[in-house]
Amino acid sequence: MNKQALRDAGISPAKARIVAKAVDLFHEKGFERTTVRDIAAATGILSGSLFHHFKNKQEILYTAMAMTTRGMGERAEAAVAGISNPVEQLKALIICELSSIHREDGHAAYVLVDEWRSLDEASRDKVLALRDGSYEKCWMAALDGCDEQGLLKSPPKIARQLIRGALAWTRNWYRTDGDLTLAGLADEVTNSFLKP
Amino acid sequence: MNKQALRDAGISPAKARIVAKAVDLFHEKGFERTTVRDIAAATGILSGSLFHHFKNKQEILYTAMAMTTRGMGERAEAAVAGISNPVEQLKALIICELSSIHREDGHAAYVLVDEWRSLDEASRDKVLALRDGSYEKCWMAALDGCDEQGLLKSPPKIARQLIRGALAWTRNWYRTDGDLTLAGLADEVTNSFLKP
DNA sequence: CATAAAAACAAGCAAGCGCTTGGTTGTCAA
DNA sequence: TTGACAACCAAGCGCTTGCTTGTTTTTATG
Repeated sequence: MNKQALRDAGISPAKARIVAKAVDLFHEKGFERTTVRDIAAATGILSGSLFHHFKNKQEILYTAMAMTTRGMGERAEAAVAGISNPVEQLKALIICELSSIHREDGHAAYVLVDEWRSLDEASRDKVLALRDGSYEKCWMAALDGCDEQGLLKSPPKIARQLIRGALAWTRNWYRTDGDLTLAGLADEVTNSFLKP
Repeated sequence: MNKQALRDAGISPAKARIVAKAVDLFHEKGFERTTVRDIAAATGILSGSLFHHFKNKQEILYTAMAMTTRGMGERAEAAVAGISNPVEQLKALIICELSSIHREDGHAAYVLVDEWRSLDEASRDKVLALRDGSYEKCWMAALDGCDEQGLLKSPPKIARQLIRGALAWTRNWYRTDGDLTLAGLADEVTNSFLKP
């Protein structure tokens, strides 16, 4: 998300700075083990000052997850824009998701997977609605397209979940500085779930 | 793990009872959000009494993860025992892992995936060593066997990680009471990672 | 330069946390 | 019956937590 988009979403530069630091800490130690004093210190302010920007600690997490979700949605839409072949769309989306996890978003995508339990139900629903409205829409369109051409091994919804799991787990083993490139990894995944 | 095996591992019935309740709570709220008072109340004792059985809160988590890892290892070994065809071994292991997640272990397998960060490094290494010694050994044997016959789509190590991710994620969407059976789900996974 | 709003500080409260202590109860072998 | 030990209770200590309050500093605007 660029600066103007952030402003439109009601996120001041100060908020964005705090969230960025918070995300690193959440990734490192988890939401619960990260104290507001940790976040404040990382941002260079005192802990009480955080509550001038956020009404409570959880709102920091919500803001982070909402921002990440928006960003991933925008990038997914950009990735499939202008591609009509659903197989190519799928490939683009796989690379896009891997990039979000291992490159663009730093640790934000990790937090998005790990910290659902720390969000209250209302916030959780808001983030999920955000995700379904753009990111998941792209995925299901591509997968349905592949399925209509008989190229998908599993039903689209099952394929989506299996792929999502395989991709999310890469954060536990894949290293960008190893022998396997991101594109290579994306190929392995694509080949697994599409018919030859 | 049966009662005798538990005793051999130094786990009294009281400990096992506490761990079982703790696992449910860890699954529900996470390790950090679960207090020793919660665990004690669920077991029907006072919080201080927990420390007669465990030297601290983290040891409860470690015991849970070690028990689960041992149990999954035993079941994996039993699942492939007597099977020589590596493809059949792989199928058996996939069903085995799905069963651990969705059936036998209640919520223990969830905790095993989610709460690594709450474990200190020494305990983490112990659990990992336990896992590599039996559970992962079974998996790699089966996958290497498939690969030697040219049946695997990806290199064995990559396949293992992709499969693990796909399976672990099922806990976020798969329901045992839905239309898709565990065996059916296992077939979907098998078909994805093996050549036709 | 004056003024108001935004941002940060300084200090600390109330609640909840993991864990300790010292004593009581229950169990069972000798 | 007695002694020994494990299991548990009752009480609370010391510390950390998220958050509040009242004040001061910084920044932006006319």
